[in-house]
Formats: sequence, structure tokens, C-alpha cells
Amino acid sequence: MRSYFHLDMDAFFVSVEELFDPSLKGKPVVVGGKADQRGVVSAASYAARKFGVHSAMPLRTAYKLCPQAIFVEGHRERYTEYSGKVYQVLQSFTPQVEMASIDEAYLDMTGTHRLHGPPLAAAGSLLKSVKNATGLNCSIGAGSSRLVSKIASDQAKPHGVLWIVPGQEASFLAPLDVRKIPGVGKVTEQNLHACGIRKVGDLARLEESFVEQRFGKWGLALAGKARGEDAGGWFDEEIGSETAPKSISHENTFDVYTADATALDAMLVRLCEMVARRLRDHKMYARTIQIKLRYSDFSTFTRSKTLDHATQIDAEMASAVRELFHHSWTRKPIRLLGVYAQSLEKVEGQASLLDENTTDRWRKTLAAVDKLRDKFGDTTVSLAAGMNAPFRARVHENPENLPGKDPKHKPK
DNA sequence: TCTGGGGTCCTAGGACCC
DNA sequence: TCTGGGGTCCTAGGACCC
Repeated sequence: MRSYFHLDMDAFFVSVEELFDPSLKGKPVVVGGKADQRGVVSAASYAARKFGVHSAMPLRTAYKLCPQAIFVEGHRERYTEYSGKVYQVLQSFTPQVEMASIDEAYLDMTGTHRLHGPPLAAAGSLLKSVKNATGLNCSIGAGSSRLVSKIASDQAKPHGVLWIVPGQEASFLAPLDVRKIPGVGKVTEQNLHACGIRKVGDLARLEESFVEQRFGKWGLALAGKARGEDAGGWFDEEIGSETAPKSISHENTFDVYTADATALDAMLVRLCEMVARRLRDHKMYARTIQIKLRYSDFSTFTRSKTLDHATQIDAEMASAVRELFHHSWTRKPIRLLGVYAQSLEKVEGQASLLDENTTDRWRKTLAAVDKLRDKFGDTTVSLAAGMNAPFRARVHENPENLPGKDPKHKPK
């Protein structure tokens, strides 16, 4: 019998902000941006949730529901730092740890009974260790599958522990709404409701053949989940197995919608630079390049192109992106632009369009550019001219970016 | 309700090949 | 020139998660 923990931080972003500003404690707090900004709620404190505020909700809606809430900008670096601290605690508890996102982790506890004792006691002491080391609350679910432990941690919130005794999985799951199953969102919930399926128990009772013909291949996986099994897909993978990224992307929503070709081009190039930089950091190459356009009416289009060789060079990406963009843009004002790198490979494309010599010069140029950006900030060096002037990187004469002006980027 | 940004996975049609 | 079937790649879109 296998044994898993799922640990989930309670209102993670809000709790980290409270560490830096204790006056926020107990108050309705919304992390994500100012109340009148375009954007959505990243996290809401429990006090704010009482007013119906929840993550992914537009900030303006949150303000209407709870005008007295304190709206704060997020601090990504802080969350990453504290996520790392949590990971350290978990690592010292057992090596079989996998962070599933910035604020949750799975632990494979199989065979740790002699070391840590029964699940409930082990989870309780882990909860305390996390609190002591970070000052943050979490909740832990324990069960015989990753899926059951995940659903259990959700039921345990806030700051609780819930162990589903082996054999009791079905009776634990049966009364829960189908929406509690990870992977069942708004649409699937509606589809299930339309068949009269509201509770996990309703789903578990159905014939497999019926579920398969009604919901396709993953309907089968769904039926398995209703019984608490890690059936197929991601849940089946071993805990701690390092996986390389499958895609790398950046997108930007404009404060003011724009149809200005120069501004749009500059944004596309910037997005390419950010994506290509991260490809180089991962030592990966992309064979498929995709763009995303969103117009002011929120209609959204994607266009992609598979290159004959994989690349990690800004200007090669930019030229593919420009081509895609100019073939799809209707010249209406744009709300969002995105650039995506897919079909990632660990090795460089063989049939590069550029000859060896050129490729090599690029490599050196980009390595130098990456260093400059590390030192002076991402916007210091731009290859905005792209293919037209590939080796004339421009250092902006912006005093903000010069050494010594910004204490964050002290020259070495 | 007036909707961010980073991802993963799945589906489905068409091209193309054997 | 009326037309099989399977496999793989490419492309577009969408559901879902945090």
C-alpha cells in the first residue's frame, strides 16, 4: 500500500505579505494589484474570501464585493524565496518531494512508518516544522494515492491535517461535488450536471463503457479518479522525477489597446528576447514558434510555425514571429500579444539556415548580451533591429539603467 | 464579472506517406 | 479518378491549474 502527502500552503501570497507587513493580519487582503487596475486576483485572505472574493476574479469585481479590502501588488521574488524555504523543510523530512507549483508539494511517504510514525502524527509534525521554519500555515492531506491526498488537503484547509484511512477512499469521495476532482472545471462540471451527475459518488457508480462513450478517452481517467485512483496522465508519474519544460512563453496585456505597428513590433521583439533568453538558460532549442493575438473584444487567435531547425536565437525567433504577425493581424487595436516556444529540444537544430560561422558569432554576441542584462537589467540591451542589424546591439542611454544609479544592480 | 501570466494536456482536421 | 486505412506531423483551439 502506497502512502502520499499533499501539502498546500494556506493563502500563500497573502501569508507571505503578512510576514513583511504584520498589520495586514486578519484583514481582508487582495494580492494582485490596485483595485482599479486591469488584472485579476492572485490570492485573497480568508477575511476577503468571506465577501466572495477569490483568485482569478477581476480586481474591479473584488473591489465591488469588498471595497474595504487592502489591495497589494504581488512580490514574485518573495514567494519564490519562501517556496524554497518550504522545500528545504520538506527535503529534510523525506527526499521524495516534488513541488507541484509554487505553493504545493507531493511527498511519497511509502515505507516511512518506522521513521515518522503513522500518517496523522507525521503530517502533524511536518505542519509544525513548516510553521517554525517559515512562519507560514499549510494544510496536509494524506492518502493512498496522490489524487486522494490532494483532495484531502483541500478538505483540511485551513491549517489542518486530514488522513484518508486506506479502504475509506470511496466513502470519503462519494459525497463531494464533482468539481472537487482536479481536472474538472466549469465546462466539465456543466456537462456532468447535464447527465444528472453532481457528486463524485454518482460518477463512480456509472458503467465504464458509458463514461467512455460520453466523455471520450479521458472520461475513463475521470471514472478512475472518481474511485480515487491515480489513473493515467500526470498523477501516475513518480514523485521527484525531474521534467524539462515543454514550452516557454511570455505575453503582455497593454494598458492601452494599440494599433501602432511600431509599438506592436517593439513588444513582439521584447517578448522574443525574453523567451529566447530563457531557452538559453535552460540550454534548450525551440522548433515551433507561436504567437497569440487578443483584440479589444477579447477575441483571441493563435498562429504557429514549425521551423526546419530548432533555435534559441532572438532574431531567428523574431523573424518567424514577425511573419506570423503580419499574416494574421487585422490592423484592429490589440489588447494582448504573446510569444511561445514549443517542441523544445535539448540539442541544436541540424539544418540551421545560418552558416556555422554566423551561428558562432551569434552565440558569442548573445552570451555577452545576457551578461549585460544580468548586470544592468533586462531593458538595457535591445536587439530590436533584429535581423536587419543583427550584431549592433544597442545600449540605451537611459540614466536609469546606468551603473550606480540602481542599487539593485551594483556594478561588480 | 469585463476578464493576468505562466504553464500542461487533449482534440480534431488536413497534409502527407506507405 | 469512383477511392482504403493507418501513422505521423502540423496547426488551431480549448479546458484546466496555480
